[in-house]
Amino acid sequence: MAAGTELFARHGFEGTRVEQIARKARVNKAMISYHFGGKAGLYRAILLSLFTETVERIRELKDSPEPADVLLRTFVRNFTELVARQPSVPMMLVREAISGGRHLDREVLPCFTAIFSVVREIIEKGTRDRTFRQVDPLLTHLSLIGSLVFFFITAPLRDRLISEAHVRAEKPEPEAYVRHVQDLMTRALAAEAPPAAPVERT
Amino acid sequence: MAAGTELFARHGFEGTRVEQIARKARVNKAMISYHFGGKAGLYRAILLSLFTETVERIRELKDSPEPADVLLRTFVRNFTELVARQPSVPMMLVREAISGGRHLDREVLPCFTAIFSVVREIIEKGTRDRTFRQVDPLLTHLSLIGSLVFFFITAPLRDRLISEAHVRAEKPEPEAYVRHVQDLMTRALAAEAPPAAPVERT
DNA sequence: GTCTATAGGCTGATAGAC
DNA sequence: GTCTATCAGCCTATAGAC
Repeated sequence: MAAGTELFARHGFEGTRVEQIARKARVNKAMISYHFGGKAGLYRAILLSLFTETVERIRELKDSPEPADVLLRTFVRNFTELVARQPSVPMMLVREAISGGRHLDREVLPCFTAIFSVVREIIEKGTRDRTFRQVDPLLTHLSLIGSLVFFFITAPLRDRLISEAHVRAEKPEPEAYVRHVQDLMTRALAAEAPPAAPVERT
Repeated sequence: MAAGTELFARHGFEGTRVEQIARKARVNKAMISYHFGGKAGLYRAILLSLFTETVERIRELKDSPEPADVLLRTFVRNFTELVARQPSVPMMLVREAISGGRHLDREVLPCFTAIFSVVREIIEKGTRDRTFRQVDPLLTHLSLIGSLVFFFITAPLRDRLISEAHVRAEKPEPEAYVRHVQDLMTRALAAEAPPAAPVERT
């Protein structure tokens, strides 16, 4: 599964050969059919395992009593650490998103809404107690996750552009990006004026 | 080429059949080999055409005398309008990025750096004249483009999630997203204090 | 459970007529 | 330039021995 994860993420479902996976995992080609019911079966198993695990970790934030701005910073850090350890997650996520989720069934689909749900609750908590200004939770979710995901899915290309000297820059570290996005979102969502003079909305 | 663009974007290079493209374009399968030198040739031609055209439009901003914050807002609008009209651009861009630019040669690669170059100049202009706070141009570029691109590449999946009622929300309009990201970035990059008390850096 | 050998299907490319 | 017919290669899945 580890071998398949990496190859599927990198080359996509159709771009990956079963024999390639078998070789990398040092198992026999036929074993994949035997244990997972074929290439598609392995792919589904990987998707399910990857996404449910990710969502589990993200969900830990759900019942935290921390204020919204702290929660948001923690979310950025946790999400980043998660995908930094498993870059295949954002890659497969994006591949599935582009193709409209062709390989996503009733088991995996909820994972996507689950992540949105976590972000939405943080945003709504923040707007409720005036820590954040009024923003659309879905649009904010998209721009936040988009920023984070894009950093990791473009890593392979960035490496190539930098090493081939097309762009003169240093490989940015995930740690630096965490702080960047944390600051970005904190400032972007900060309530307009200090909460001293809130606009009452009975 | 239009047919190929759509199919390659949606299903990837390996996931697309030459016959599929031919049928969609209502031409003969053999014609693709004849005119483009095969499937890979068509793919390259599409990539080149798509990205050079996009970069051309983006570059128009390069020599504008507008202040940085206005430029940034204009960039967000122009970029969004561009990809809203051609959703295949971000999809293929992301596909290539994930796979490390396997199909990108010396002709197309500069397009990627060109876009960064435009954003970087806007950011640097802003930090220079204290319109923006001090931020890393590359990280800012990644979070900005990431936000914009993610919105469009996830459109197919979002449509499915919403129509299958997994998530109760309305399909967000590109226009609304433009304003959202404009506000986000404007606030996120705004100089800390009003430029009255700048930190001199002789 | 594991492996080898093979079948069966599909795909991209092209030879050659028009 | 366009089309039809066909080929050669590759890939997944599986039958069957161990």
